[in-house]
Amino acid sequence: MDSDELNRFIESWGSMGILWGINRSMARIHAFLLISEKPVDSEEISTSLNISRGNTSMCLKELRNWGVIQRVNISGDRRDFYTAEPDTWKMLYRIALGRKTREFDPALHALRHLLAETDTAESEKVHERLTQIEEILTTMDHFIDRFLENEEKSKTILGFFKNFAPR
Amino acid sequence: MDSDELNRFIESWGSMGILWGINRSMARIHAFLLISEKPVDSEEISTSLNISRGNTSMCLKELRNWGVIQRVNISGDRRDFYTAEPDTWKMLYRIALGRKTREFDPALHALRHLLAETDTAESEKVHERLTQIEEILTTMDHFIDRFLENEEKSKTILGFFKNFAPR
DNA sequence: CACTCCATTCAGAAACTATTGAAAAATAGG
DNA sequence: CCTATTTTTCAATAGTTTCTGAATGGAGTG
Repeated sequence: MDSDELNRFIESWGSMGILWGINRSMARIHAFLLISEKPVDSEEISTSLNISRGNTSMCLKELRNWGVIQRVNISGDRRDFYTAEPDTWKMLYRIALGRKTREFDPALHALRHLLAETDTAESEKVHERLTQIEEILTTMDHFIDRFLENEEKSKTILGFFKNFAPR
Repeated sequence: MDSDELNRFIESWGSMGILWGINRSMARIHAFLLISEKPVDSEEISTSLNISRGNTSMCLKELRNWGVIQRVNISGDRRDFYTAEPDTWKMLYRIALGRKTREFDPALHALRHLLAETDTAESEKVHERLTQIEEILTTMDHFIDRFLENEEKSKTILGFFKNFAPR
């Protein structure tokens, strides 16, 4: 494995973190764990990625909260070791669930409240526009819910997605 | 239309902006245009939302670049007026396209490079994990591409999404 | 219980992003 | 081509997030 490629992967995973709402250091650490064969300890992470011990510890804690990494014990060793969640699906829906709860849901709620209060007659155009957005967001909402329901369902959805892959 | 509800909508649309990678002011202005019956000028936006003229101007420019708002002329009036893109779908895929290009694509590229360089024998476990992620991201990539292709296709996909709505 | 080793916390520093407001540029009318 | 009005730019500032490293805590060991 070429170390340039490894670094490129770590860094671009770091940038993609924004998409999931995870900061750069967290995402880099996550990438590092993804490409580590064996569980690694915080010292190794810290020196390999040039992130201070303190920050490393905080990021690891956060990543554990997200459920995308696991802490493992190696008998005869006092240190804590970490490894990436082996179930990629589980990892992805934990990330998706977090974003949905924090950002998507409140906006959809506010939009519904607003629609409930809005008089159609008062402004036909605005009402229609908002209704359209509400419809789209609601549909996405159900879609994401299904995705999050459980592993089996998600696998179905992956198959589903695949209908759109180029023949 | 209740003004509390309007504000709640504006503010929560502002928070949801992070999801699209649009900053708070931009998203608030966008929300304001969404709920405005007639085109509004920058003065009105600025005073209604308490955003300086300068910042308002920059946000409007950005929003135009994103293609989610339009500038309109009102004859006999020197000022520029703005209105939200009336086609909600167009609006959504412009936003999605931006994020995909900026964050998703580079990460997928790096992952593929890495996989190409990785020897399966060297680390079975890592290789499998990365392959799994690559597969998922690729599928998502195609899915998003289809979504972005054109309006017709998107409408089909909306119907598709709906299969997952509760009966 | 004293020592060692590692993990965690947290206040301040650094880096980054968003916002302002004054100045400059553009536009239209006379 | 001058004036009035609106838009845009940009340097300075405010605000926010992330990161560091020293201090603190805690767990195992002799």
